[in-house]
Amino acid sequence: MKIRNTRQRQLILDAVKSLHAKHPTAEEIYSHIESVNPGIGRATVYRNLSFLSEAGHILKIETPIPPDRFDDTLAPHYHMQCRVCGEICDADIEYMRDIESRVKPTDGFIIESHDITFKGICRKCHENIVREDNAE
Amino acid sequence: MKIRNTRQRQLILDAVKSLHAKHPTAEEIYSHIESVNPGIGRATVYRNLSFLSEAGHILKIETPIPPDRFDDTLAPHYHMQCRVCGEICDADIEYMRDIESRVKPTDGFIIESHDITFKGICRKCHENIVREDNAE
DNA sequence: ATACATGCAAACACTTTGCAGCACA
DNA sequence: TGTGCTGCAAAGTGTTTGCATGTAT
Repeated sequence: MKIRNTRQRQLILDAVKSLHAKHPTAEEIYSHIESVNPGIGRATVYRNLSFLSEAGHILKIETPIPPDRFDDTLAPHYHMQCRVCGEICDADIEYMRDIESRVKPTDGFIIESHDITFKGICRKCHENIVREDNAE
Repeated sequence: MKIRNTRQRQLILDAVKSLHAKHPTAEEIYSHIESVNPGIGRATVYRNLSFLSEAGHILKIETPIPPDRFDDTLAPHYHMQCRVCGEICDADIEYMRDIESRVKPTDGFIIESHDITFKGICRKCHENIVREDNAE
């Protein structure tokens, strides 16, 4: 199993990096590439996103509201997700290295990692709701 | 909008309560009811699970690995999910009431709640992996 | 009586897979 | 020059929706 550096794989890694702030979905990555590079297949994007996250080159973020999103920031950190639009952004809070060891052993479950997701509403969606309420 | 107490709605709430320890998926709730009460529709189960969780009678747990699961424990608490079988169980750790206020304000995002998911491997799946490794 | 709820099937959103041809090492 | 990778389409999984009918109040 010799790994190859295909043009597509590189394009996908570049796209995740350049869409960094967006925490892009697979579809966003696909259409970002497709606009400049028509002909790439969606399956190739999905396959490579899995490959790259399993290889530790990018991070797959499994959020409460699908679809999954991808991040090129490898340092562990937490996210906030808007319950209206589903957009996510980084949460400005220190990473809790000790929290896993504070869980009391249960049924032989071995903890390997943890995620914290703050749920709420982003400024844009909040403004829209206020606007709609005033319109009534 | 007058809410009705249908037989199906009651069956679904009862099923969530009786499958409590399993943290059942919609499909598990459906087949639990269907085995005793053939004819119930899947859509009815999905619709009522949404309804009941929005009304605050049950809790919808959005886990990293789908499908969603449901819980009749209303007190906020955290979960552990096995990366192999996807089963979830409660994490024995105190609920952190102050954590949301420790996130520094970012872009006007309003935090309303938070979730912590511990990811790892359950005893059963861990034993299976050890067994497979020995078989090689 | 009436309008909310149901059951069915189809649609939907997201992701994975099978396969023939392609291209990187 | 072989085999890992691609693009396409189809299938798979989980959930929602449209609609005619049923039923709780």
